[in-house]
Amino acid sequence: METFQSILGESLSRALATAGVPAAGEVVPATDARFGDYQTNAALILAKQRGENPRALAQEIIDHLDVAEYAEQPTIAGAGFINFKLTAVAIARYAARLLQDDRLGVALTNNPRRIVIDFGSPNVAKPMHVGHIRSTVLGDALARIATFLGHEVIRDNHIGDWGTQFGMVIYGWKNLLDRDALEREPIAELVRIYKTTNELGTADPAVREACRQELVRLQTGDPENLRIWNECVALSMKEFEAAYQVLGIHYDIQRGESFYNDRLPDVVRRLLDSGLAERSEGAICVFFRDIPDLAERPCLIQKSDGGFNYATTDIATVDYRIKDLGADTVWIVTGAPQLLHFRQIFEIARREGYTADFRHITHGSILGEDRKLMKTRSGDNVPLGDLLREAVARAEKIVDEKNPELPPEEKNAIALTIGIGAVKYADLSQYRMTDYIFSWDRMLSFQGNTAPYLQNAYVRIRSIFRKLGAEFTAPNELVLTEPAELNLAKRLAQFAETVPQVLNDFRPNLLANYLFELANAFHAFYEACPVLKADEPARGTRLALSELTARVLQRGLGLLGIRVPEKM
RNA sequence: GCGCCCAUAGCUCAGCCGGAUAGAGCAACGGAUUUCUAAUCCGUCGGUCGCAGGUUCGAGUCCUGCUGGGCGCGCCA
Repeated sequence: METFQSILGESLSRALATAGVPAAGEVVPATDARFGDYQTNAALILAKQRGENPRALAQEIIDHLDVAEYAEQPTIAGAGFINFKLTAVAIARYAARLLQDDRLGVALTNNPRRIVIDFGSPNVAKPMHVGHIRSTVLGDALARIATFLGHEVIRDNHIGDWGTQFGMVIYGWKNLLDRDALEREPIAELVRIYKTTNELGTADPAVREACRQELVRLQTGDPENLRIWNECVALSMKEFEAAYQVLGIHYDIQRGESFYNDRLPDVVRRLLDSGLAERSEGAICVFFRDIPDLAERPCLIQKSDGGFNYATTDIATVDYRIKDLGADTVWIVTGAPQLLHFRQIFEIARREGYTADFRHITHGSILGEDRKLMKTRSGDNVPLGDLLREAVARAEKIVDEKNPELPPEEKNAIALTIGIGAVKYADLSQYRMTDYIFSWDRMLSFQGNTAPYLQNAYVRIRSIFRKLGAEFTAPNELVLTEPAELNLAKRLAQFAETVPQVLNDFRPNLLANYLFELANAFHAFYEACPVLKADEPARGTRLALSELTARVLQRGLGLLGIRVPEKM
């Protein structure tokens, strides 16, 4: 389905062509409802280029514009803006078509890509904590949206399952492990032995050396150390899976760092052979002498002791994703601190001749109420499991207050949907680069731009249809008269314009803001326009608008990885 | 020292390619409930868009410099 924006945009292009002026500007949603529904500044741009009077040029464009099927006669305003106001008939016709469209108007991309999305990436032998929320939730939402738009998406969990920390973990395992504790809380025990070993190593060089030896043995394939490592990985994966289960996260593949181990020597050899890498101070580095801000920031791909590091792994990961997985696009969703690293990795890929579209999608941090990185009272990272459990518990308490007569089992399910939805929405409704302050009260409020507010709009609609009793059959024709009806219908039509926009700059918050405005428009409609008590044709029209709103909310929240309850 | 990111209402935040009188929510205040979930809606109050220049018909948005905060910068990942 074409959107009003694209229809008007094409009309504008035709008008410019027939008026004999070059293409310029575009049709965008009006910045203010007072100006109508859509606007273009084409006349302003052309007038500037050609040194002409913008308002006169705008009039000339309008004389060639034919939008009567969709909009009232366009008007000129301000310095030379052309404003479009959709007709009620056109909006009603569009809404009627939306009812027949499973995609709710959202077009498939005409440039489908094969995209590897790397997100989440927790570390083995460490607990998942708040810091993992943003990457996980953001990456998942982008994956859902890209998939819906028709891209081929491969979701990859680049697990941190290799590295120097395993020297300490294995030393701790052999010398400090408490088997009972490992049974009860495996990750906590792994953290304990790691931390204790680290402390011992700080005080005692002999321990440090022993850890180094354990690491070397692991890397050279010692069976005992490999077995311990494998067990750590398995225990951690179990923990990750539990979190993903609660969060509703799915991965297509999980290629941890260790997966690339046997490819690392070739990476270094290849880069040396091609002259991209060179020896420097005992290590092997790639320099970027021709790029001013990277000139003094080489990328180390092999340490002077012969070991490889995460840059080596990430270069091997690029190879794998392009050559083995056949990706033409790679999105890596991690925090902003890794900006320099991925800039280097992408630059190396470019120098090696890769033409794929590499994007490092960064995000800010989650802060506590004190505006510092969110920590527990004792200064540790807040474990993700604890946080998710609290979200559900808080949601359950609210449901209990508002709707005590629901059966307990249903209450639990609703609390899960609301609690997890609130955590995800709090994150996704905000621009990804800004740090945000975590607040239970705000995210679980039913007022404002929150998941519960949106979910409640959906629930109210479901309630209408329960009361309706009979099966709803959409009318062939809608009749929009009330301002609240028109406003809601226009919002519904904008879904198709909003979803693709998210991927321009990886901003799911654009979709979240849209859904908030839709829910707002619905609630206003709900107050102003009785549905079931109305006479035909208003009743059928209002049922249809309600149905569409429910579908857009469900679909839109679904694209953010958030579910909707039937009751709450 | 160099680089990246951020700075918008009392608080939390929108504002993508430069567009019209900078918008929401919360808080505060005032209204609306014989009702399909008031879990909501309507209204009022609230601004030197960090500071100073520049580019132009037009700057929260682009450029330069500064201030403040966060992060990063060869053998951790």
